Amino acid sequence: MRVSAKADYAVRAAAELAAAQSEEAPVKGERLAEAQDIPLQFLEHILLELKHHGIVRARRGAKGGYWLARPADEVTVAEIVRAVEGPIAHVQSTPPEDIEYRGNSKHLQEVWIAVRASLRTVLEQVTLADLVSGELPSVVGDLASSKDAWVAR
Amino acid sequence: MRVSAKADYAVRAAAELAAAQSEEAPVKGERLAEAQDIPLQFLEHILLELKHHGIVRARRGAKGGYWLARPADEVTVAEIVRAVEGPIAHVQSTPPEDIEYRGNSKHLQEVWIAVRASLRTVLEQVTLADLVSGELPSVVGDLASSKDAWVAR
DNA sequence: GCACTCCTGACCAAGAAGGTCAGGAAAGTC
DNA sequence: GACTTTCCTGACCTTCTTGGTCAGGAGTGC
Repeated sequence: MRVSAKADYAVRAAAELAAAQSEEAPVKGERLAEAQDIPLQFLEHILLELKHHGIVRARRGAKGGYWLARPADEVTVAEIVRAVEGPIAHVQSTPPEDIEYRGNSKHLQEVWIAVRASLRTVLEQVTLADLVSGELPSVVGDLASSKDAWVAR
Repeated sequence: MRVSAKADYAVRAAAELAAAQSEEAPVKGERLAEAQDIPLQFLEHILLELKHHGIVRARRGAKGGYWLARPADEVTVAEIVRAVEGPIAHVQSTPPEDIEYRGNSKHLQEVWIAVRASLRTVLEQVTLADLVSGELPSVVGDLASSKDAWVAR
């Protein structure tokens, strides 16, 4: 139940790309790496994965760089996380709807399904445009603005 | 963002203990392992961790076994997951409230906080008693009963 | 032709995941 | 007191993941 460095890096780099979208020119990997303090070579691998998933595009050579394949308000955080981490909320590497529980844990499946659903309501709501502007969807903003949400447990 | 075998096993074993709570006698590890089809020796390690976290108790020898340290309706799934997996929704192994984001990813922190909060609303609501009876709290039941929640993505 | 930048695969160290094995230490029974 | 039962503990093991680095190849623009 943790978020990997890779996913964190990927979203941060994508946020930079979203903010640069108005510039109408590709952004170099190096600039992304510096802006977000991410190891360059590792970041390039991540950007490649995002490219393979059709989230970013790239051009090589002088004046080359990366840019978002779609407008920033059409790319969700969920997409990016899935691109680099794979499916969200799998249990023992299999999707919760495929697991068969027996005996007294029969209803555990519904719990894991609910877990996945709740993750989706957050991750699929927030777009890169929301992230950059800071105007998060109300569902997400409400969750994050509760005092209780900020305390460790 | 996945659930480990260990966490899944731990909750399932705890559910069996919850169901056996009325019996007023300890349950052998072997019986738990068989009921939920979990490798016995691995399960014993897990039960030991649960014991160290004060969730179960145990007695050795003939007539020995495991039982819940508290009533089943006072033990949440969140507690069990934390006992075996550690803190929920950490990013790069640090709690989201401690991370400093810069540039265009400044608001990513709120997103991860919201992710954690949404996980908590599910995992901290469901008790072992709910799990065994199948009567999940309405918030959780609603999430799990949506058709959409059951499709892969 | 040359500089620039992405693209790709190989590699690597450390740690986690998912177990197994062997023995020790209580608790109950005869 | 011996014996069985069951938990307790640490050591070990294999495979995969995480979080990178390195070296070179391949487009692109001037």
